[in-house]
Amino acid sequence: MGDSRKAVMGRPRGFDIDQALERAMRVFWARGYEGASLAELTGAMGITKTSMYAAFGNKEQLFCKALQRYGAGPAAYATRALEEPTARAVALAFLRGAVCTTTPPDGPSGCLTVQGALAASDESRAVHDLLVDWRNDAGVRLEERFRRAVDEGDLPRSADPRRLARFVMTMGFGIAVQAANGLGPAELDEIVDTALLGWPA
Amino acid sequence: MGDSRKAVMGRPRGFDIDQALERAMRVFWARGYEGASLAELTGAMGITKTSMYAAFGNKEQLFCKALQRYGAGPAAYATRALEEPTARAVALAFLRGAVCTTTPPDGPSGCLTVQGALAASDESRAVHDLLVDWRNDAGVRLEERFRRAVDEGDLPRSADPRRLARFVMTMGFGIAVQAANGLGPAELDEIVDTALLGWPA
DNA sequence: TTGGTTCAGTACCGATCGGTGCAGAACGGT
DNA sequence: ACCGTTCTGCACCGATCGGTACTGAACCAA
Repeated sequence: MGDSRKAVMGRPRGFDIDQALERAMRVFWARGYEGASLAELTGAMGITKTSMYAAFGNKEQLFCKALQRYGAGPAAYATRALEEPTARAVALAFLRGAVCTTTPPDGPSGCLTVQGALAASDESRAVHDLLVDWRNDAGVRLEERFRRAVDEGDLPRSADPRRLARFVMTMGFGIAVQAANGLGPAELDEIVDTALLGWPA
Repeated sequence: MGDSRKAVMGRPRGFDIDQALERAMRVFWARGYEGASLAELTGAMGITKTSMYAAFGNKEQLFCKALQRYGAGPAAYATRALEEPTARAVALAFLRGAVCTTTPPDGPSGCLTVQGALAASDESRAVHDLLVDWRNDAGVRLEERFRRAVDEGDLPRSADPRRLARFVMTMGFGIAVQAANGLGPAELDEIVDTALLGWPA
């Protein structure tokens, strides 16, 4: 009843919906939410506006789907990093992952969640808020991981997990801006090393 | 000949051009370049589109003027910080200034040069490039200051001025994103302290 | 073959985008 | 008083914005 085994009725879709979403994600990544026009999006997706609306609903929902795909794909490093054995290794993996994702050889520089809608006009406030939550969630997960590290004795009792998480997130955001500004992975990795010099023993 | 003593001929301007520019700057600050529409800009400036075009040329030149005002006003901390006696004091003043400017009690959160146009569509590439240069210039000035610090023995010979400058800039950009994300000055100051824990002796 | 259902393409919607043409108002110089 | 100059306000420009109505085309079940 209403599950996903909907019988394939009617005319079949004439394009690969996954590939279309991937391409839309890259356009949003490069242009931001407001900067990506329907014309450019559908052009890159290789479909017409009508097909896009039928498949995704509207521009906002398309962005939402693209954001989910971003989280599961290019930004998966943020989740993987949490599995590192020590807090320092988590921070290092997180930031190295950020560098890697924001400086891809074949894609747009920077981070979709930062380029997406840092500043936005009123009509796209929904997307703006969505991205604020997304970015905050990443920080909260880091904070919880660091809190566990304190419990496990991996971090000294004097360490403040929330503060450390915010610091790492700040570096991640900064890396995204620097990548958009033209810095390459080698230079950004140097910055990561510098940032972790003061990491609590 | 052709100097600034142009005789005040014709109908006098009916508004304060400085105040209008200030208000335009705040709109760009909050909305970004593309997100700020002519209607919202002129509405905040209290003038009509015609007056705006007569006084500033077009939207791009208005943004350019607003950016100059931003550099001389809210972002003047970046230049003032260079005058601090030690490299560490420079970095601290720079980042504290960034926190202060990106979390004003009466203005938009974040940094105009970051919100302005991280991602942009083709037509506003000129503004995008302008901001890239602006951000890079700030880094170069920090780098030169840190190089001087090495020469003066203020920083150890092993320190890499460019790397330190890039690290501080990265933190500054990250602070701007965190401010736009809702963090307040107290929390951001904590982050600054954390960032400087590893500063070379 | 027929009907129900879904997708694709064209042509179009009202609204808004950045930007202007034009007439008149407000000034200094003569 | 009159002129040249500059600023203002209104109406308007073509282009583009996100989004849709409508006509067929392409499929399945009966």
